[in-house]
Amino acid sequence: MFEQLFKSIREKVALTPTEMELCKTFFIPKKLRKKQSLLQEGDVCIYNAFVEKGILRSFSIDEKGNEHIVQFAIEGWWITDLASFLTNSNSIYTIEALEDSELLLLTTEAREALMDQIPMFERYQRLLLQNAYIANQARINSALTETAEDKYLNLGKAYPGIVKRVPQHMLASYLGLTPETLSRVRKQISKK
Amino acid sequence: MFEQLFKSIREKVALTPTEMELCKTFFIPKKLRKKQSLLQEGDVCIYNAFVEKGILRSFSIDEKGNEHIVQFAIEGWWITDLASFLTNSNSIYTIEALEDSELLLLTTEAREALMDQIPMFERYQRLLLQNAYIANQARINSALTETAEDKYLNLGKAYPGIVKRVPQHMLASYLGLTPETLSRVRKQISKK
DNA sequence: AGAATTCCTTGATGTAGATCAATGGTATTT
DNA sequence: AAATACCATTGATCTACATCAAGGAATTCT
Repeated sequence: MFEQLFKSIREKVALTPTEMELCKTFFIPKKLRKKQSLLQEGDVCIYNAFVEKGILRSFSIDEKGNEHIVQFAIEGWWITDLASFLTNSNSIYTIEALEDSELLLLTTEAREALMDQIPMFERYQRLLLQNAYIANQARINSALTETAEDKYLNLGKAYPGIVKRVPQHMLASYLGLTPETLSRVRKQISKK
Repeated sequence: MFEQLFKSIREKVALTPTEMELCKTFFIPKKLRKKQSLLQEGDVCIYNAFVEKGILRSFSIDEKGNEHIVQFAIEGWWITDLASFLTNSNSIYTIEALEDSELLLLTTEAREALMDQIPMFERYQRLLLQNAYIANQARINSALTETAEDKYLNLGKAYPGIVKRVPQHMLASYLGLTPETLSRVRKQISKK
């Protein structure tokens, strides 16, 4: 149940066995079937979710009803709407399982308590945020500078695990393209 | 010299007077004239910079020679290329002053030492990263969902201080638009 | 196994925003 | 105060990608 989580923590910081046991008590295990959601647009996001197994996406919906994927999360990743989670504001995102998934959930209070009681957990969270910040920065630069083809190719290089597991039209949505455009882009690439 | 920095810290965490004195010793003050740069594309970003006074931008340059602004930073903000700073890799960004500016610089070592010696400084850094993460997430969603007009209007709402101080073609660059398009967008808006 | 979704592809056409080019204005520099 | 960058605007044209529409394959449901 906690394999992926402790693997993730161990990669960044060292916890004592006692701390690890304490840590466990703060998480709420939760299973989600495919297409079930952890957060509905309009609700407050009360959980920070760690993915033990499966894959999730968060997305917003524009006026025309089109979905725009803001994030994917596979095993070993965290997902939440941080803005809503931290300020108790209503979220504009929906978070949904793309496969049957197993999560470990942290409420705001549990997260704060964990960081107060285990300083190394706060460091772990900071290191996660640093990585997320870098990834988002790269994505912004990609959106500003790259063509559709480059975006797709670079996505494959950066996240092959996601490209393999997710339907193509969702990759298109993540990249800010229509499914038709991505289909044509792939055709172009295969010609080379 | 440290007014803005301690204001920023005080907004997030409480430091003792001793800690504040200790803190000061880790920073390197640096003045930059307009158009001077803190980081050149291709170099390693060895500083995390806090802006006491002035305004900076970080940008990348594409194959066609066009600049794409990834971040602005005014008084009270931090700026660096975190990926390069943390991994000592060569940066693809340039960081440059848009006005005469006064900075407080932290090397990687100084930053780590500060976080080790003052746990509340690590918390401060985490809280900064949380805010930056939320801001980047919002920007990604904006790039995926909004029209040119909405992007400009929302930029004005979110960062009026920046819109007032920065030449229009740089706002266009930040939004992923050409200067011509932004000019036309503004004309459209003014008609209403 | 058949029905119903879901997904990908291809073609025809439309459009938001880019590109190219020229002009006048406003700071900065000397 | 002239010279020189820098900057915003406008017009004409172009293009990458979107939209609309339809068909076929694959997956999931009953």
